Amino acid sequence: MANPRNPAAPEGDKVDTRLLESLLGYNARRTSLLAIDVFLQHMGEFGLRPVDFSVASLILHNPGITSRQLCDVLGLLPPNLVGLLKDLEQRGLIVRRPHPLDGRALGLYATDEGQTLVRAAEKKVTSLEAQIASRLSADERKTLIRLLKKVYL
Amino acid sequence: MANPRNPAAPEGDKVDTRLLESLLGYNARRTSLLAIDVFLQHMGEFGLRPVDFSVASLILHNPGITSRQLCDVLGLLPPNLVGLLKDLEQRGLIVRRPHPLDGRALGLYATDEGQTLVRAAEKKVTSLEAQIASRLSADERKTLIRLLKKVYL
DNA sequence: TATTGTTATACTCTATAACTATA
DNA sequence: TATAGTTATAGAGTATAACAATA
Repeated sequence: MANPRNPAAPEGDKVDTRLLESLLGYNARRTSLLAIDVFLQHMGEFGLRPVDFSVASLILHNPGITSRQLCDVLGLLPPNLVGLLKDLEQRGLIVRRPHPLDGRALGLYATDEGQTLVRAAEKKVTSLEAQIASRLSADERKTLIRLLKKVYL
Repeated sequence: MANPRNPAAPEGDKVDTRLLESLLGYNARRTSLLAIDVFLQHMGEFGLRPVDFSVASLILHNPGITSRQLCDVLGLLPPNLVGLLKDLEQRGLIVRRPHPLDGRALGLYATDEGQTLVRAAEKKVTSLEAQIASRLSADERKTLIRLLKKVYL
Protein backbone atom coordinates (compact mmCIF):
# COMPACT_ATOMS: atom_id res chain seq x y z
CA MET A 1 0.00 0.00 0.00
CA ALA A 2 1.15 3.52 -0.75
CA ASN A 3 1.79 5.99 2.02
CA PRO A 4 -0.42 9.04 1.52
CA ARG A 5 1.23 10.83 4.43
CA ASN A 6 4.64 11.01 2.92
CA PRO A 7 5.05 11.73 -0.78
CA ALA A 8 8.68 12.76 -0.36
CA ALA A 9 9.78 9.51 1.24
CA PRO A 10 9.14 6.43 -0.89
CA GLU A 11 7.39 3.39 0.59
CA GLY A 12 9.52 0.47 1.63
CA ASP A 13 8.59 -1.48 -1.45
CA LYS A 14 9.00 1.49 -3.71
CA VAL A 15 12.56 2.35 -2.82
CA ASP A 16 14.84 2.39 -5.83
CA THR A 17 17.40 -0.33 -5.10
CA ARG A 18 18.42 -0.96 -8.67
CA LEU A 19 22.07 -0.04 -8.24
CA LEU A 20 22.58 -2.28 -5.20
CA GLU A 21 20.70 -5.10 -6.88
CA SER A 22 23.05 -4.89 -9.85
CA LEU A 23 25.97 -5.87 -7.59
CA LEU A 24 27.09 -9.43 -7.04
CA GLY A 25 28.26 -8.77 -3.50
CA TYR A 26 24.96 -7.25 -2.40
CA ASN A 27 22.92 -10.10 -3.81
CA ALA A 28 25.26 -12.76 -2.43
CA ARG A 29 25.08 -11.20 1.02
CA ARG A 30 21.30 -10.99 1.02
CA THR A 31 21.09 -14.64 0.01
CA SER A 32 23.62 -15.58 2.65
CA LEU A 33 21.65 -13.78 5.35
CA LEU A 34 18.45 -15.52 4.28
CA ALA A 35 20.15 -18.90 4.49
CA ILE A 36 21.52 -18.09 7.95
CA ASP A 37 18.02 -17.08 9.09
CA VAL A 38 16.57 -20.37 7.91
CA PHE A 39 19.43 -22.22 9.60
CA LEU A 40 18.89 -20.46 12.93
CA GLN A 41 15.15 -21.04 12.75
CA HIS A 42 15.39 -24.77 12.23
CA MET A 43 18.69 -26.06 13.59
CA GLY A 44 18.19 -25.13 17.23
CA GLU A 45 17.74 -28.74 18.30
CA PHE A 46 21.37 -29.49 17.42
CA GLY A 47 22.90 -26.64 19.37
CA LEU A 48 25.14 -25.73 16.46
CA ARG A 49 25.60 -22.31 14.95
CA PRO A 50 26.43 -22.21 11.26
CA VAL A 51 30.15 -22.04 12.00
CA ASP A 52 29.91 -24.90 14.50
CA PHE A 53 28.13 -26.97 11.90
CA SER A 54 30.78 -26.23 9.28
CA VAL A 55 33.60 -27.17 11.64
CA ALA A 56 31.90 -30.30 12.95
CA SER A 57 31.01 -31.47 9.47
CA LEU A 58 34.57 -30.99 8.25
CA ILE A 59 35.90 -32.96 11.23
CA LEU A 60 33.42 -35.76 10.54
CA HIS A 61 34.46 -36.02 6.91
CA ASN A 62 38.16 -35.43 7.56
CA PRO A 63 39.22 -37.44 10.60
CA GLY A 64 42.50 -36.16 11.99
CA ILE A 65 42.12 -32.69 10.49
CA THR A 66 43.96 -29.96 12.44
CA SER A 67 42.89 -26.52 13.65
CA ARG A 68 45.23 -24.97 11.14
CA GLN A 69 43.52 -26.74 8.26
CA LEU A 70 40.08 -25.79 9.49
CA CYS A 71 41.19 -22.17 9.62
CA ASP A 72 42.57 -22.34 6.10
CA VAL A 73 39.48 -23.93 4.63
CA LEU A 74 36.87 -21.83 6.43
CA GLY A 75 38.76 -18.55 6.60
CA LEU A 76 38.75 -18.48 10.39
CA LEU A 77 41.50 -17.17 12.67
CA PRO A 78 43.13 -19.64 15.06
CA PRO A 79 42.24 -17.77 18.28
CA ASN A 80 38.57 -17.81 17.33
CA LEU A 81 38.58 -21.55 16.84
CA VAL A 82 39.91 -22.41 20.29
CA GLY A 83 36.71 -21.83 22.23
CA LEU A 84 34.58 -23.39 19.53
CA LEU A 85 36.59 -26.64 19.60
CA LYS A 86 36.68 -26.61 23.39
CA ASP A 87 32.88 -26.49 23.44
CA LEU A 88 32.52 -29.33 20.95
CA GLU A 89 34.96 -31.36 23.01
CA GLN A 90 33.18 -30.63 26.30
CA ARG A 91 29.92 -31.72 24.71
CA GLY A 92 31.59 -34.99 23.83
CA LEU A 93 31.16 -34.49 20.11
CA ILE A 94 34.85 -34.47 19.20
CA VAL A 95 38.16 -35.56 20.69
CA ARG A 96 41.63 -34.10 20.21
CA ARG A 97 44.47 -36.55 19.98
CA PRO A 98 48.17 -35.70 19.77
CA HIS A 99 49.31 -36.05 16.22
CA PRO A 100 51.56 -39.10 15.74
CA LEU A 101 54.06 -37.29 13.52
CA ASP A 102 53.84 -33.65 14.62
CA GLY A 103 54.02 -32.95 18.33
CA ARG A 104 52.69 -29.44 17.85
CA ALA A 105 49.48 -30.47 16.19
CA LEU A 106 46.33 -32.08 17.48
CA GLY A 107 44.22 -34.30 15.25
CA LEU A 108 40.49 -33.79 15.56
CA TYR A 109 38.05 -36.68 15.46
CA ALA A 110 34.29 -36.97 15.82
CA THR A 111 33.18 -39.26 18.63
CA ASP A 112 30.42 -41.80 18.00
CA GLU A 113 28.00 -39.35 19.55
CA GLY A 114 29.43 -36.56 17.42
CA GLN A 115 29.09 -38.64 14.28
CA THR A 116 25.45 -39.38 15.05
CA LEU A 117 24.63 -35.75 15.80
CA VAL A 118 26.48 -34.26 12.85
CA ARG A 119 25.02 -36.76 10.41
CA ALA A 120 21.55 -35.86 11.66
CA ALA A 121 22.38 -32.16 11.38
CA GLU A 122 23.66 -32.64 7.84
CA LYS A 123 20.48 -34.45 6.89
CA LYS A 124 18.41 -31.59 8.29
CA VAL A 125 20.54 -28.94 6.59
CA THR A 126 20.21 -30.71 3.30
CA SER A 127 16.44 -30.76 3.73
CA LEU A 128 16.48 -27.00 4.42
CA GLU A 129 18.03 -26.46 1.00
CA ALA A 130 14.64 -27.23 -0.51
CA GLN A 131 13.16 -24.43 1.54
CA ILE A 132 15.89 -21.90 0.80
CA ALA A 133 15.83 -22.70 -2.89
CA SER A 134 12.07 -23.15 -3.04
CA ARG A 135 11.73 -20.57 -5.81
CA LEU A 136 14.37 -22.28 -7.95
CA SER A 137 14.07 -25.35 -10.12
CA ALA A 138 16.53 -28.18 -9.50
CA ASP A 139 18.51 -27.07 -12.54
CA GLU A 140 18.53 -23.45 -11.43
CA ARG A 141 19.80 -24.44 -8.00
CA LYS A 142 22.60 -26.47 -9.53
CA THR A 143 23.50 -23.60 -11.83
CA LEU A 144 23.47 -21.10 -8.98
CA ILE A 145 25.84 -23.18 -6.86
CA ARG A 146 28.11 -23.84 -9.82
CA LEU A 147 28.38 -20.12 -10.61
CA LEU A 148 28.97 -19.14 -6.97
CA LYS A 149 31.81 -21.65 -6.71
CA LYS A 150 33.24 -20.31 -9.94
CA VAL A 151 33.41 -16.86 -8.36
CA TYR A 152 35.05 -17.60 -5.03
CA LEU A 153 36.87 -20.89 -5.47
CA MET B 1 51.90 -30.44 -2.41
CA ALA B 2 51.17 -33.38 -0.18
CA ASN B 3 52.24 -33.34 3.44
CA PRO B 4 54.54 -36.30 4.07
CA ARG B 5 54.66 -35.54 7.76
CA ASN B 6 51.04 -35.98 8.41
CA PRO B 7 49.14 -38.76 6.68
CA ALA B 8 46.26 -38.57 9.15
CA ALA B 9 45.56 -34.89 8.62
CA PRO B 10 44.70 -33.93 5.06
CA GLU B 11 46.43 -31.00 3.34
CA GLY B 12 44.54 -27.75 3.10
CA ASP B 13 43.71 -28.32 -0.52
CA LYS B 14 42.80 -31.94 0.04
CA VAL B 15 40.18 -31.42 2.72
CA ASP B 16 36.86 -32.95 1.78
CA THR B 17 34.48 -29.99 1.66
CA ARG B 18 31.91 -31.60 -0.60
CA LEU B 19 29.02 -31.42 1.84
CA LEU B 20 29.52 -27.72 2.62
CA GLU B 21 29.97 -26.94 -1.05
CA SER B 22 26.64 -28.56 -1.81
CA LEU B 23 24.89 -25.92 0.30
CA LEU B 24 23.54 -22.67 -1.08
CA GLY B 25 24.18 -20.77 2.14
CA TYR B 26 27.82 -21.78 2.37
CA ASN B 27 28.54 -20.83 -1.23
CA ALA B 28 26.63 -17.56 -0.98
CA ARG B 29 28.53 -16.63 2.16
CA ARG B 30 31.92 -17.41 0.65
CA THR B 31 31.07 -15.30 -2.38
CA SER B 32 29.83 -12.50 -0.15
CA LEU B 33 33.06 -12.52 1.86
CA LEU B 34 35.13 -12.38 -1.32
CA ALA B 35 33.16 -9.39 -2.56
CA ILE B 36 33.60 -7.63 0.79
CA ASP B 37 37.35 -8.26 0.63
CA VAL B 38 37.57 -6.72 -2.82
CA PHE B 39 35.46 -3.79 -1.64
CA LEU B 40 37.69 -3.14 1.38
CA GLN B 41 40.84 -3.41 -0.71
CA HIS B 42 39.76 -0.86 -3.30
CA MET B 43 37.23 1.51 -1.78
CA GLY B 44 39.41 3.00 0.94
CA GLU B 45 39.67 6.34 -0.84
CA PHE B 46 35.96 6.97 -0.29
CA GLY B 47 35.93 6.28 3.43
CA LEU B 48 32.84 4.14 3.09
CA ARG B 49 32.34 0.65 4.47
CA PRO B 50 30.00 -1.60 2.50
CA VAL B 51 27.06 -0.65 4.70
CA ASP B 52 27.89 3.06 4.42
CA PHE B 53 27.99 2.71 0.67
CA SER B 54 24.63 0.94 0.59
CA VAL B 55 23.00 3.60 2.75
CA ALA B 56 24.56 6.54 0.91
CA SER B 57 23.64 5.10 -2.47
CA LEU B 58 20.03 4.56 -1.41
CA ILE B 59 19.83 8.15 -0.14
CA LEU B 60 21.25 9.44 -3.41
CA HIS B 61 18.69 7.56 -5.47
CA ASN B 62 15.80 8.11 -3.07
CA PRO B 63 15.86 11.72 -1.89
CA GLY B 64 13.78 12.14 1.26
CA ILE B 65 14.04 8.51 2.29
CA THR B 66 13.71 7.93 6.04
CA SER B 67 15.74 5.89 8.50
CA ARG B 68 12.86 3.50 8.87
CA GLN B 69 12.82 2.79 5.16
CA LEU B 70 16.56 2.27 5.05
CA CYS B 71 16.24 -0.24 7.88
CA ASP B 72 13.45 -2.08 6.10
CA VAL B 73 15.29 -2.29 2.80
CA LEU B 74 18.72 -3.18 4.15
CA GLY B 75 17.67 -5.28 7.13
CA LEU B 76 19.36 -2.98 9.64
CA LEU B 77 18.13 -2.12 13.12
CA PRO B 78 17.31 1.54 13.84
CA PRO B 79 19.82 1.98 16.70
CA ASN B 80 22.63 0.81 14.43
CA LEU B 81 21.80 3.37 11.80
CA VAL B 82 21.98 6.40 14.09
CA GLY B 83 25.76 6.66 14.30
CA LEU B 84 26.19 5.84 10.66
CA LEU B 85 23.91 8.67 9.54
CA LYS B 86 25.50 11.02 12.06
CA ASP B 87 28.89 10.35 10.50
CA LEU B 88 27.65 10.89 6.95
CA GLU B 89 26.04 14.14 8.09
CA GLN B 90 29.18 15.36 9.89
CA ARG B 91 31.21 14.66 6.77
CA GLY B 92 28.80 16.88 4.87
CA LEU B 93 27.63 14.09 2.60
CA ILE B 94 23.97 14.12 3.65
CA VAL B 95 21.51 16.41 5.37
CA ARG B 96 18.47 15.58 7.50
CA ARG B 97 15.43 17.76 7.05
CA PRO B 98 12.20 17.59 9.04
CA HIS B 99 9.59 15.83 7.02
CA PRO B 100 6.90 18.24 5.77
CA LEU B 101 4.01 15.88 6.56
CA ASP B 102 5.29 13.77 9.47
CA GLY B 103 6.85 15.57 12.40
CA ARG B 104 8.41 12.36 13.70
CA ALA B 105 10.35 11.57 10.56
CA LEU B 106 13.44 13.08 9.02
CA GLY B 107 13.98 13.04 5.28
CA LEU B 108 17.51 12.23 4.15
CA TYR B 109 19.15 13.97 1.23
CA ALA B 110 22.57 13.81 -0.36
CA THR B 111 24.40 17.12 -0.48
CA ASP B 112 26.16 18.22 -3.66
CA GLU B 113 29.38 16.93 -2.19
CA GLY B 114 27.66 13.70 -1.20
CA GLN B 115 26.24 13.26 -4.67
CA THR B 116 29.66 13.70 -6.21
CA LEU B 117 31.32 11.26 -3.83
CA VAL B 118 28.64 8.59 -4.00
CA ARG B 119 28.46 8.74 -7.77
CA ALA B 120 32.22 8.25 -7.92
CA ALA B 121 31.98 5.39 -5.43
CA GLU B 122 29.22 3.76 -7.45
CA LYS B 123 31.33 4.02 -10.58
CA LYS B 124 34.24 2.38 -8.79
CA VAL B 125 32.07 -0.37 -7.30
CA THR B 126 30.62 -1.13 -10.69
CA SER B 127 34.13 -1.45 -12.07
CA LEU B 128 35.02 -3.87 -9.27
CA GLU B 129 32.24 -6.15 -10.46
CA ALA B 130 34.44 -7.07 -13.40
CA GLN B 131 37.12 -8.17 -10.97
CA ILE B 132 34.81 -10.12 -8.67
CA ALA B 133 33.11 -11.81 -11.60
CA SER B 134 36.29 -12.19 -13.63
CA ARG B 135 35.81 -15.94 -13.95
CA LEU B 136 32.27 -15.53 -15.26
CA SER B 137 31.07 -14.60 -18.71
CA ALA B 138 28.71 -11.65 -19.00
CA ASP B 139 25.81 -14.06 -19.39
CA GLU B 140 26.88 -16.12 -16.40
CA ARG B 141 27.09 -13.02 -14.25
CA LYS B 142 23.61 -11.97 -15.29
CA THR B 143 22.28 -15.45 -14.60
CA LEU B 144 23.96 -15.56 -11.21
CA ILE B 145 22.45 -12.28 -10.09
CA ARG B 146 19.04 -13.26 -11.44
CA LEU B 147 19.07 -16.52 -9.51
CA LEU B 148 20.31 -14.90 -6.29
CA LYS B 149 17.48 -12.36 -6.43
CA LYS B 150 15.02 -15.17 -7.07
CA VAL B 151 16.15 -16.78 -3.82
CA TYR B 152 16.02 -13.86 -1.40
CA LEU B 153 13.67 -11.32 -2.95
C1' DT C 1 63.60 -19.65 12.37
C1' DA C 2 59.03 -21.10 11.40
C1' DT C 3 54.66 -23.28 12.79
C1' DT C 4 50.71 -25.13 15.95
C1' DG C 5 47.95 -23.99 19.34
C1' DT C 6 46.87 -20.92 23.06
C1' DT C 7 45.82 -16.67 26.03
C1' DA C 8 44.47 -12.13 26.55
C1' DT C 9 42.50 -8.39 24.61
C1' DA C 10 40.62 -4.96 21.49
C1' DC C 11 37.61 -3.80 17.91
C1' DT C 12 33.51 -4.21 15.14
C1' DC C 13 28.95 -5.72 14.31
C1' DT C 14 24.43 -6.82 15.82
C1' DA C 15 20.63 -6.99 19.19
C1' DT C 16 17.52 -5.42 23.23
C1' DA C 17 15.24 -2.21 26.40
C1' DA C 18 13.66 2.10 27.36
C1' DC C 19 12.90 6.86 26.33
C1' DT C 20 10.96 11.40 23.44
C1' DA C 21 8.24 13.38 20.41
C1' DT C 22 4.70 12.98 17.20
C1' DA C 23 0.68 10.47 14.67
C1' DT D 1 -1.91 3.14 21.05
C1' DA D 2 1.38 3.04 17.55
C1' DT D 3 5.47 4.81 15.07
C1' DA D 4 10.19 7.47 14.01
C1' DG D 5 14.14 8.34 15.92
C1' DT D 6 17.34 8.17 19.73
C1' DT D 7 20.26 6.58 23.83
C1' DA D 8 22.57 3.29 26.43
C1' DT D 9 24.10 -1.12 26.73
C1' DA D 10 24.76 -5.98 26.06
C1' DG D 11 26.14 -9.73 23.28
C1' DA D 12 28.26 -11.94 19.28
C1' DG D 13 31.68 -11.93 15.85
C1' DT D 14 36.30 -10.78 14.22
C1' DA D 15 41.05 -9.07 14.76
C1' DT D 16 46.02 -8.35 16.63
C1' DA D 17 49.97 -9.29 19.74
C1' DA D 18 52.52 -12.25 22.39
C1' DC D 19 53.65 -16.67 24.34
C1' DA D 20 55.03 -21.98 24.95
C1' DA D 21 56.02 -26.16 22.73
C1' DT D 22 57.66 -28.35 18.80
C1' DA D 23 59.53 -28.61 13.86
